[in-house]
Amino acid sequence: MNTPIRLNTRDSIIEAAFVLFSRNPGASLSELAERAGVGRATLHRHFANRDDLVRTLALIAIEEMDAAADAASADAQSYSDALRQTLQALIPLGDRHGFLAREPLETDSDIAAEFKRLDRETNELVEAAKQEGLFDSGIPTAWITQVFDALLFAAWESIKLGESTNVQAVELAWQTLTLGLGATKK
Amino acid sequence: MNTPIRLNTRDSIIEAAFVLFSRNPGASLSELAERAGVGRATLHRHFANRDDLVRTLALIAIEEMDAAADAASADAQSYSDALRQTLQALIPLGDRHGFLAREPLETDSDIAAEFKRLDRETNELVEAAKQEGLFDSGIPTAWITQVFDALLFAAWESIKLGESTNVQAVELAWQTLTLGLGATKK
DNA sequence: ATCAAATGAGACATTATTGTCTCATGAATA
DNA sequence: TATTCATGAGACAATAATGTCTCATTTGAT
Repeated sequence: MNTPIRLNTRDSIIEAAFVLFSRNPGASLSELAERAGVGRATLHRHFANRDDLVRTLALIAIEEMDAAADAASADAQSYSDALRQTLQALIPLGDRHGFLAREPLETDSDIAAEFKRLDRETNELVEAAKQEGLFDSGIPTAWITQVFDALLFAAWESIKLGESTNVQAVELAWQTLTLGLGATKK
Repeated sequence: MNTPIRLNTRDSIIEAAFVLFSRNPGASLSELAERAGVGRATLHRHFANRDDLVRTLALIAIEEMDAAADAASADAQSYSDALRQTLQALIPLGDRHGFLAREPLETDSDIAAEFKRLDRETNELVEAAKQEGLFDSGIPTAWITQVFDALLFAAWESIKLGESTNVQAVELAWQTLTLGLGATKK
């Protein structure tokens, strides 16, 4: 096999890390190991440094969000529909989103580039949806994208707090987005 | 005088701390001292612990946001107007908002209580504006409040990135909020 | 059942950060 | 001018987190 080390352990660490670090980026590796149900030594066998870990997590998070967005867009009828499917697909990845938002990653140019690419993709999708008439053409695309991101986060929070179900959160976020920035102003 | 220590130094530290910690909650005190243009020893003269500092900052942030919201609401014509004035008043306090959002403060019950109080005030204002017909009565108040917060953050980011002026950001956020959650659906 | 590989526990050294202290300097005040 | 007080610089100890290592145990595959 390519990686001789058991995948389950690695995945447990990664999953626990997203949960923990998305709430507290400064949490210690001991705490992470504990939450992952893994020894601290094992953690270091999989990730040499804290830097290595954080960097890996960032790339995974970006990759997963990217993949989820692509998959969601694949069978969409329009750019507007693709955007909605993307929203729906990204909300469950709130951990990843939160991790990327909270962890200070500016120093890392590789990651910054990947991050920028992901942002650009969202921007392009938003732009395309805008051209379809989903959004008011007078509203800056950058603002729409920011709101998209902000609503993504709000929806995830809402679900986490038990205020709404996944389906409800998607619906609320979508309504807020499209009515708030929609072409048909009252 | 009450505090024999010069206020300028203390304020420099606090201001630098909001800027720094709102971006990176894990930044070292050395870095903070440097940014504040102050010796590390001086920093410890004003704030015994890191905990003391963070706790103080949190209380200041909450107090300032509270005061700004109250002042903004004071001469408003309606609850809806008060909400808009509040939005406008809170955006410049994005540092404080970001600090409170990023710094892990759950452990501190005092601060958690104050934080909750601030949140409840916003909730009440939103609820009142909802009753005035500003928002669709079918949308949960909790969601509206979350969106309000999210847009506050987005507006601050937008200004920070130089994408829009203060006035433009307020306008965009307000439009997004009221049209997105407004009573008159298309 | 055997063997190789991964793991957990824990000791250990290293490092970064924190917090304390002293002393000399500069600024405000009387 | 003399005095008081805040400050900066830096030495220092204490602490917390990190990273490395060893060894016994467990797990999975053959």
